[in-house]
Amino acid sequence: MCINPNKGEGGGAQQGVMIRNLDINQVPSEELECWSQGVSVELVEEYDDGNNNGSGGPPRKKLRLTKEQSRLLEESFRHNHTLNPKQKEALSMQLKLRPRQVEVWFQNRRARSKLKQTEMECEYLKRWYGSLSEQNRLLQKEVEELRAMKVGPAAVNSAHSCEPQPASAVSMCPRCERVTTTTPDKGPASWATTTTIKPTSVSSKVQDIIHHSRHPSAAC
DNA sequence: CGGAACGAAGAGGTTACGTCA
DNA sequence: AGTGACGTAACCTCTTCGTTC
Repeated sequence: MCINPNKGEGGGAQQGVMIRNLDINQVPSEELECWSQGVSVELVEEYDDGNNNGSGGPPRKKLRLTKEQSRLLEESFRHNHTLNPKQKEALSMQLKLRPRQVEVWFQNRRARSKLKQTEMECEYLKRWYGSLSEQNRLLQKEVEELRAMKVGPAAVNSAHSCEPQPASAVSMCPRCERVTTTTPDKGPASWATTTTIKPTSVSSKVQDIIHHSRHPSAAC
């Protein structure tokens, strides 16, 4: 009986029990050809490799990649996050795994990578939020102080330079993270050098989020 | 022993591409 | 040549469930 290991195995793990009675860690060479043609074989009897559950029942069905297999897969992943069919076939031969298993491993690995990246971005955004909150708090404080002083036309001190500047003239480039000052009569000034937070390992996606959160109508 | 975490694998959806009428 | 329907492969996301700690 041969079962297509690719799509349509069907029924999830419940129905897959019969299929996964195999220890897919070990692929006898004579079966490789069968698997590569999209078929499997009845191997239940052959896979009592000491990995039993000790209850006298069927052997463990869950594949556990060996350290060497994992190492090679990781190494391959470092070079390329996706495999072309030739690479997949070669790797599966080298690892004595089915191409489908190599494919699934890469899929899961990509998903884990993405998850990790997303978590990093989440952390970054949290810190960003904290930083902005603190800046906001300081600015509110300055506004309160200036209001208390009643100094006439609105002017704020830069949080970084302490030099009074017209309140409406302070802005920040979301891309390069630099503060710019403009005056109504002189037009836009060149980007100043005051830097607050400089993203290092965040994706452009996150930077875009930050960008648009600060400049909803920005087109730069 | 129960539960959380991890990871292999299945299911279903999306997209890109080739083929054919 | 352009186009829509169809099949297929590759990939992604979500989920399940065996295993380990």
